[in-house]
Amino acid sequence: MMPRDAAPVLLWLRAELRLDDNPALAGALASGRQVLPVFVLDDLAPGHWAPGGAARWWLHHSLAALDADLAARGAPLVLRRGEARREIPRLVAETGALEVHAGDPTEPWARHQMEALERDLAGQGRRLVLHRARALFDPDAIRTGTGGWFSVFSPFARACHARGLDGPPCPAPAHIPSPPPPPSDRLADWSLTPRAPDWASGLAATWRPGEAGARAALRAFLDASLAAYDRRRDVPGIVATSRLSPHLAWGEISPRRVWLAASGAGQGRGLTSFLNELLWREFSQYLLHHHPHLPEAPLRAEFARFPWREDPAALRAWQRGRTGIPLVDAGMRELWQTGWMHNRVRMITASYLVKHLLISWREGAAWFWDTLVDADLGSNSASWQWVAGCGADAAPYFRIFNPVLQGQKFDPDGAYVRRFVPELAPLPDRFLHAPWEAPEPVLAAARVRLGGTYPRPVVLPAAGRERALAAFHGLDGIPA
DNA sequence: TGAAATGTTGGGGCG
DNA sequence: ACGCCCCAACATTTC
Repeated sequence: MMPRDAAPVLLWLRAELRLDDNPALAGALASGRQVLPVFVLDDLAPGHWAPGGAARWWLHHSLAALDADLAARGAPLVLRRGEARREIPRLVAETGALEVHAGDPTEPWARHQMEALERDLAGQGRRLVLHRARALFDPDAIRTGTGGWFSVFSPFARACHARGLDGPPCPAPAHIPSPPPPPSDRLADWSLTPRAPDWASGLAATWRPGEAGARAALRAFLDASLAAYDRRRDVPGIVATSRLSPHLAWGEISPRRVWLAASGAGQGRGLTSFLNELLWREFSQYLLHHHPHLPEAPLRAEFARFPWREDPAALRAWQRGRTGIPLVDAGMRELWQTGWMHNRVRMITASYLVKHLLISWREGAAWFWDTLVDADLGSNSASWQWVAGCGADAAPYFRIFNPVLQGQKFDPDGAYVRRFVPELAPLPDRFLHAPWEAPEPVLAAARVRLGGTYPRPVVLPAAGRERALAAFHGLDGIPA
């Protein structure tokens, strides 16, 4: 064991894979000791939400980028795999570290893990120091006038604006003094990227994981899209959203940095609208913080007895983009191919699963969890509950998206559907979003055979709407 | 961050 | 010239 005055501190990086504006890193450096950055892949124990397939692909590349960024500042990145509650104390013992600095956990399972670890470390005379690194605001500090928790977005957002950001960002250090590292796993041995089959080529063509990629995405968004964000963000066929969600989910960029950069670059409706989206992300984290069962149980208790349908064939058709509804299929295929889906289309595909197919939002959440590169437990859970109508500030049961009308409204030239459902591309705009309404000669001219080259609708929009209204009727407003 | 049904109004075709 | 009807356009209500 090394002498106490030379002992280092651990920087335990979890979902804040960045050096810029990282309060955990700043806290570790402020100790005045050498800093050893570590990452623990804790995906072996059952019982928590381990990263899904797409997220693991992202994690691999983000860790590779982080390793290079740390090396440029003279620091290693130590990789370990196993239960964090065992691996962190083990690393503490190996290095003689006095303190462990980490970002504060938002997931309920991670909070329990942290509390146990804090006790364990305290038993060894070591300190666990948590820093808020993922949220803009302390969730315990945003309260209603009567001291309660917000359950409606608008007043929550007002309270956030009123509070304001707390302090300037902390820039990345030029140098990170670090001790000789203990043994590390090799990233390649974790097999986070797919081999056979390699389904990740579409992801690699779409994304640049890592802190530099996050900064580039932010810059590109501010330059090209912020000014007209409020008008263009709902059009899935163009690149008009920030596409920062996976970078934010892994903490490759801090929400504070995004907030400040946008505020400095924009104004008016475009800016207001974008900051609101950041606050929706904040609201989701806030809800998860105050409602730990959000991923499993409906916030509105009466929904616990809703008779969701079991329909494996329909679920699979939805997952694979074979529902026969062009806009729904385009969205689900974008997700499958790129690990991401445009936000408006997320609402439409989710609404189709929950309302038209009457399949539980938890099935949808599980699929998104496995296929999204930006999978985040708070956002995923809160958003699915919102669509299903059982969440906070939720869409009422009778608010049912018509995927044909949504297509005509937000994808009028069919650019989005044609990109992801190419077998329908030759159809004229008029029938692109509802091919079952096209006359036979029009289908023939476009070489579309319904039930052949493209499926007939699993459930037609009008019929699904009627069925959903009947199913949800009486549940609304009636306490369990 | 909805859609559909229903109600209202006003212009224009037409007997 | 007038009343009637149709219907588009918009507003309101309902689910």
